[in-house]
Amino acid sequence: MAESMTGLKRSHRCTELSEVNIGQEVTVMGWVQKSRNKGGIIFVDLRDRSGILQLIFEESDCGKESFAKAERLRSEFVIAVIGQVEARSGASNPNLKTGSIEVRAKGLRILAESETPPFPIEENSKTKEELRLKYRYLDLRRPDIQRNIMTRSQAAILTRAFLAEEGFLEIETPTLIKSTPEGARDYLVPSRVHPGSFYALPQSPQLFKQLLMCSGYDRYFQLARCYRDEDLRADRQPEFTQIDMELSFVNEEDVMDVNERLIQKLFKEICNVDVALPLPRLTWQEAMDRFGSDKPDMRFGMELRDVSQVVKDCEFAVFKGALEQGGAVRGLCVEGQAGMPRKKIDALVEFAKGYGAKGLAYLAIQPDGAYKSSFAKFMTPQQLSALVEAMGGKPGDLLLFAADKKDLVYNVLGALRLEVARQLDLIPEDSWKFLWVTEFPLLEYSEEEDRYVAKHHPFTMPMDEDLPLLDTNPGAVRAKAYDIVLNGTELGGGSVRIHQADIQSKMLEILGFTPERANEQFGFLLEAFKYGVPPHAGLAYGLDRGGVWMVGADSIRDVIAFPKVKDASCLMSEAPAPVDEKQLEELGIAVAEEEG
RNA sequence: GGCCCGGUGGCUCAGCUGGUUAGAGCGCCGCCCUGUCACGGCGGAGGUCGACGGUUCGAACCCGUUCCGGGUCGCCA
Repeated sequence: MAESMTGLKRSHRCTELSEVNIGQEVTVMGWVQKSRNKGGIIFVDLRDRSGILQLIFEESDCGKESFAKAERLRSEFVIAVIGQVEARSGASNPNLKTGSIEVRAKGLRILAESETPPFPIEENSKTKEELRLKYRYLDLRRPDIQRNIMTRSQAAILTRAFLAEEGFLEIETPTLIKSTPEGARDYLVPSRVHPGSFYALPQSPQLFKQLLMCSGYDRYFQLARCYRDEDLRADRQPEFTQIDMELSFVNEEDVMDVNERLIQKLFKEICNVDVALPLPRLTWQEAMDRFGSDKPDMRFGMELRDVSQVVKDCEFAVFKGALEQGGAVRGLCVEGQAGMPRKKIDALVEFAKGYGAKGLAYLAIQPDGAYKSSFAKFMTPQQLSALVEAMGGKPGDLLLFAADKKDLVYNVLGALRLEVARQLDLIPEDSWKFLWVTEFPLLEYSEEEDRYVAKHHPFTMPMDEDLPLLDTNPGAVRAKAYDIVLNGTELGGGSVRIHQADIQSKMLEILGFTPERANEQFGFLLEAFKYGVPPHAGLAYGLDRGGVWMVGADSIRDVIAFPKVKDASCLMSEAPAPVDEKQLEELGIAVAEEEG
């Protein structure tokens, strides 16, 4: 039978008590982690979000009634105890923060009973994700998840304090907005008042924050929930939180400056990691050339080398063919792995194929200097040694090569570099390699749509020196865009925005917008820009992704209180779910019969 | 949409090449125990092996389909 807490007031959380409090009468409340009944004496581990406190029940202290109640306590019962803090007369427990004290109960109330939970509420759960998510409210009681959620809260609070100090205003933007077909799929929300019309949930507050700049709120930020209807990953949820900001009268240097100081503060205060400023920078081109990735993991070396020039005259059809079609040949030098078994190499080839490679060429430099290679017979000894030299290969090393279209080669070797490093355990655990990647391409050619699409978004400013190329070679134009990267994860990204009407029109034209369509989709923004738009720039972080690094989690689900599973459903609430006919009718929506 | 991994008492797992009645640890229930903290002792309950179909004298195990979860490619301006 549940009792009320009338007349009781919690005086401390469990681990707020220490030897300082010995002798005091306190009132503690929480969940029963564990009860150890020794017969005439009962020990109870009481848990709350702060940790564990041992309670001790003896009939001579707490009376017959409370002792009888204490005998009934089971895991996850919610109790309130009035008692006295005392030093332990038995052995202390060094594993507990409160291990040298205990509370001798004078009175006990059972505030709520509990069924036996479906899985143990304990740290380092081995329970299947599926079950944890179905009972997420229980999973959230586990100490490690509670720490994650509390750390995330700390990050949010610190961010607000820092940005407020820097003169930013926190302003909310709508989450029922107009759909824009560019970019990720939108989640749509039907309008009852306008049958056949839909709102979209924002993929980001992009247009609204730019309008706030037009309106003169020269530094804005928001912890903004964003929505993308795309397939999930270990680091991707359909709804996620951005630390979103925009600044007026600034250039990219200003944005990077305030943000690297924010990063420095967060990682110092939360993880006690010292981030040296300024953060290193790589241009996008250099990042791709050296690491095959626009979010390079710089905790280890094994950089890519371009050997296109070295092999251009060889007779190896794979290399030759790739180069003749304007592609590239690049390689990785895996130190000390010349003896890698054929089976393992084959597995790497399969891995590369997963990224679209047709294969991998390899060359092992035996300890005696001899070559063992899949393609040696197509090359002269001079060509081979030139290749080995270009790769920086030493006896004992394994060289891996990909030859294909340039983008594909980057992609394959970028992924392969990470995979090999993981397999060989080359990635140091306690390393924090932040960097900015700058000078992204403005545009990207979409084969599927047969046109240029914006790599960042259509409002990104081209680099000044590349402006003339907009007419002649749009694909070569670089943008005033920057991403912030940590250990191979894109934490955030942003850009200087276009605030000149002529450049914006040109951009929209290149992206294939007719003036009518541009007007239909972003008319309000273009219109606003006619009335005095300040130069502005911004950036947005994935708070969830940053949180993963701060708490050392494996998955983004471990830093989100109520995450969704791979098919974007919620195992606990069972969203999404069908709705009744009446709701559909009101919205003017007919649902197609399922096929089959 | 493709590929890979997994699903066996409440939890975590074992279960060989298909062969009697499917096991273990933890948890749970009962009794005992006044210094435990991975408490201990004694006793006990609990499983349509994700589902459906097939092969077989015989299926947790083999085959097919399907459901659920995870990872990943595509996708994510």
